[in-house]
Amino acid sequence: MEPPAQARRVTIVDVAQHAQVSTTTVSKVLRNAYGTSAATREKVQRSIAALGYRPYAAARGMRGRTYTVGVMLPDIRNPFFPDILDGLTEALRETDYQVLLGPGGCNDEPAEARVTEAMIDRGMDGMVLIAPVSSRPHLERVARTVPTVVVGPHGNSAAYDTVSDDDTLGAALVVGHLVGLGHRRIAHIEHAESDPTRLADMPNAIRAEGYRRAMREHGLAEEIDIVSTTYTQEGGYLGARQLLERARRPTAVFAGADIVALGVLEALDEAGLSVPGDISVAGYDNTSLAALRPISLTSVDQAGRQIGAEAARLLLGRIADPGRGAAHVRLSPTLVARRSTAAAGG
Amino acid sequence: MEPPAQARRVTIVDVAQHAQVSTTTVSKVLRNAYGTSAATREKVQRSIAALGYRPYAAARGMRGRTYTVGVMLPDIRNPFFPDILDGLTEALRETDYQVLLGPGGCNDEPAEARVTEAMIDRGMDGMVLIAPVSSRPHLERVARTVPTVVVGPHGNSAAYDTVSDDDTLGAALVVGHLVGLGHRRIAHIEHAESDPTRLADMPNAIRAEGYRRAMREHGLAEEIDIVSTTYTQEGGYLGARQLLERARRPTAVFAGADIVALGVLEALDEAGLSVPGDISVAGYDNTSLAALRPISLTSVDQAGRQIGAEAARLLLGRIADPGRGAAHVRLSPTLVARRSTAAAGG
DNA sequence: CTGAAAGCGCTAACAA
DNA sequence: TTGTTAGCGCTTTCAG
Repeated sequence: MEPPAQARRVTIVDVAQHAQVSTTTVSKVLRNAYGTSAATREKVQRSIAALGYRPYAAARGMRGRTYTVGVMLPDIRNPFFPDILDGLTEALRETDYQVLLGPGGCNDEPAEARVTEAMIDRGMDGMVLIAPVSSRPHLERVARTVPTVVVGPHGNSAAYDTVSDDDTLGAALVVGHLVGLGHRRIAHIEHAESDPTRLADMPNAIRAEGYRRAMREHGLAEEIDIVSTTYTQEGGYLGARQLLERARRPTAVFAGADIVALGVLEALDEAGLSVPGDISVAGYDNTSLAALRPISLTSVDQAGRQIGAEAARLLLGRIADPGRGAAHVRLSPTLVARRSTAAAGG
Repeated sequence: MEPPAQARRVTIVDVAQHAQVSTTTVSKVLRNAYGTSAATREKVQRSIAALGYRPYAAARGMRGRTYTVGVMLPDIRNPFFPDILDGLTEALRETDYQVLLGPGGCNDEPAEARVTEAMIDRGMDGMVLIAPVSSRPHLERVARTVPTVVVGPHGNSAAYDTVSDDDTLGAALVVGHLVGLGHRRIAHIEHAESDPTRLADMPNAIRAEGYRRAMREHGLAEEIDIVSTTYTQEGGYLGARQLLERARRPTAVFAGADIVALGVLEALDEAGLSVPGDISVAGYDNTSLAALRPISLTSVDQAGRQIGAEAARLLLGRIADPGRGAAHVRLSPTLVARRSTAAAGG
């Protein structure tokens, strides 16, 4: 009457015995490898089902693949990431690959490095790095070790594929929208990047540059007004406070991210200003937040699912042929106008 | 001038050679195992650093541990989970364990099973299942295979530890708060559970029962009014629409989750009703959403970080001693009153 | 088309 | 305290 202890795991050997074949054959069936007859294949599959066998990924990883792809996501709170993940997991659902997520810190480079290292140590067959803040050399080192796709505009590296959204266009969409509503004093809140080596690569810098360019193209070079804080709710709050102290207040604020826009809304509310009556506010990312009734934020939609699906496609290709040239896919965002923006001076 | 190909991974053998010791010794140093002199230990550590050696988790997993704990989270969009994760990762930061997340579907039992299986296959040393919807037998099967902690009120199983919040108390806090504000017609929106086998275990059922009990205790048994939808924004929206059609409209709505409350707010807004002027609304979970100015939702705080930290503590204990008795920790929630609730009839 | 055997990197008896 | 050795479960040459 002992408790049945930790039941020993069913192994490939058990399956081989049960099916009266060699372990090699079982292995081949598992991997749909070339060189097994239909009859054998079926026999083995029956044994697998009968015994409830499941391949042990760690053991597979010692020789071949782990059938696992690691996804590093820097900030689990950012509501833009789930969409990417959905696209990713859906695209991988029909494959043998399993997605595991690594929680990177928020804008925390050491934390990111820990996660990528941990994933390499755990034999990931491929990795997707979502909006990493790590330096380019680090990314390339990772990519040289394991097939890698970076989501976000991280330059035309030959070591990894990238999927990104055209943030220059996105910024132009916002500015165009606001100009169309009659706004001229349109301010922008950006995320300040301290590390100059990667400055030009980051979405925030690109959005800010897109804002500048669009303002110039609309003949509003004089009105360019950028506040540098951070892509957080607090950053938005503090940025808005700065803007409200201006002698000439902006009539519209383009926040570099939805979460920033929320902070802006908070500051405006506190100052007794109404949106969009007194000031129009636009965000970026079209997160689920933006769609909420009481917020109803005009934003830029990055088509996260599509980004994720594209990343999955690229990664599978790269796993199949690690040596192939790098692909850099750029998707176009769309503007989603909501109630937080309205005609100027209204 | 060949490209340096995939540089071979540095192994324990390389370290042993470099340090002029056996692989056993290196292995011992890695695991801080008993039986190495300080001098040897230091020598080995220098070699490890010099060669940039990192243990290969898959290989470790074949014999001992992978130093990986798997966290299954059912719905990455639920803003309550990041807090739990924070508590969890922080508690594990100083250990050798790495956290990897498995994306379960939303209320999708097969998806959950896939993730737990995948984690077992990948040799996780322990697992934390956050608010699983899987059946009790499945959970016990998992727990029998690998040390497991379940976050959520999933009964007093002897096979796994649980950390949960006292939802009965939480519901009572909300009802008490509303009654204190003079409300009597207090309705509740719950998540309908179809599977009867786990009905009593789920938080939604407990919250609903807590609501019922609290109403009775306040002498409001007659006013008990429960709408069954789902714990989603849409569920809240639809639930509120039903409530608005009542002959005697409730003056307060207790939504079983913040996300549900958002749907309620949307429906009320659409109906031209003001909050809290016409109707008070309370949620549950005190997610970051609730704190947002334009929402400012009264809610119940579950102390997610604390839950996560507790789960980590229990899991480490269970990994160290898988046979030890199951612990069931219950934490007390607190009420966070915000602007979405106010005196009745005001 | 199938199987025997070597070995991936590491840990855990057991000896020395 | 240290080293030798035998695997963990699987994939992969290489013969049959």
